[in-house]
Amino acid sequence: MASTTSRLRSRAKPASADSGNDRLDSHVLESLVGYNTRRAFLVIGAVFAERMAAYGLKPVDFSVLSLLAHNPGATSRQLCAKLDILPPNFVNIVAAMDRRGLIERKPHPFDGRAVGLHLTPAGEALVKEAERAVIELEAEASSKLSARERETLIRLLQKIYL
Amino acid sequence: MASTTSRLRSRAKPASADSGNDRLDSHVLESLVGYNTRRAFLVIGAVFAERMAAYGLKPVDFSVLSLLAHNPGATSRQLCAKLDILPPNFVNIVAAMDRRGLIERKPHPFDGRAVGLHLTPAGEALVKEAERAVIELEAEASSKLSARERETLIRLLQKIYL
DNA sequence: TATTGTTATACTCTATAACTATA
DNA sequence: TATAGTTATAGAGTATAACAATA
Repeated sequence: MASTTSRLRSRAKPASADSGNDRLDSHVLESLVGYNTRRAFLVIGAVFAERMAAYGLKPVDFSVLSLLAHNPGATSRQLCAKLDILPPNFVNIVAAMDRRGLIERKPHPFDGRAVGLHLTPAGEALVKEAERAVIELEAEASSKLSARERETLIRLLQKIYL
Repeated sequence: MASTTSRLRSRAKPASADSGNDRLDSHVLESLVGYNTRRAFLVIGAVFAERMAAYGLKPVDFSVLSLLAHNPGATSRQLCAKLDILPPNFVNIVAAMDRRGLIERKPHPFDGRAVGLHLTPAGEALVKEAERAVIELEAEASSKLSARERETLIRLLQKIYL
């Protein structure tokens, strides 16, 4: 999701034979939860990428850090299950945050195969800032919704995936 | 999104030192529109992939076909703008559906650079079936929502991206 | 000079198979 | 025999630069 942001809403001059850029009838698509959910996610994802680049965090990085902040010692297996990430794809994510000094791996208390993941002090500090930034960015991205509408939206989305 | 489906809800026997697979505290993530939107999309996307494989249609293919059904002669440029697809990435999508005999390219009435995209009779037939299938699959994927809740959900999502 | 469609390309994301060490 | 973590790798998805034909 590199520069998705720059592609949104390009209101240029009505050049040539483009008989109405977005004057296409899309009533079927717009009646679908899947289509609308994806479109909304793309917008929020673009705002996220734009704002969180300052912290060097992609959505998955933020999710892992936030989860570790509230579940110290969680294992890769647990985080993968929670976030629907395949273990092989999780290895580099953890390794990168380890190299950045945000997390560290400690032996699991009673399972020699597993590794407990913990935030370092630097990780703790970053996740505090990051959570504030995300909450702020979310408020802006959903600024057309009232507080009550936003709660309703989240509740309805959770009825689909929970 | 190949076999995302198979990874959902794997209720196996509680094996070893996994002290609670999904017993992780994720209250911060679950309070975010971005996180919930993505999770809901993943579920619906998995159902879509599972059901629409029979028609050989991915979400983007269906979107293009549905758009062409209601906007015959639309150009690649218009479809790219509507669906937020980059033109280079659209070339193969159109070419594949052309090879399948679902669409055909006709010269644009008054712009020699552009190409009008049209459904073939086979494309028309497929999109009719596909739209029925998607509407059915959507109803099941959002079966925990009442008709009114589903409308509300779509309305709120559109307030974010429209 | 700008736009449509295109090629080539690269980077990210997601997926499977198979290995190791532990259980 | 099964699980946690890992390696290697392949396939989508998504991005940019640059070109030809047309406006």
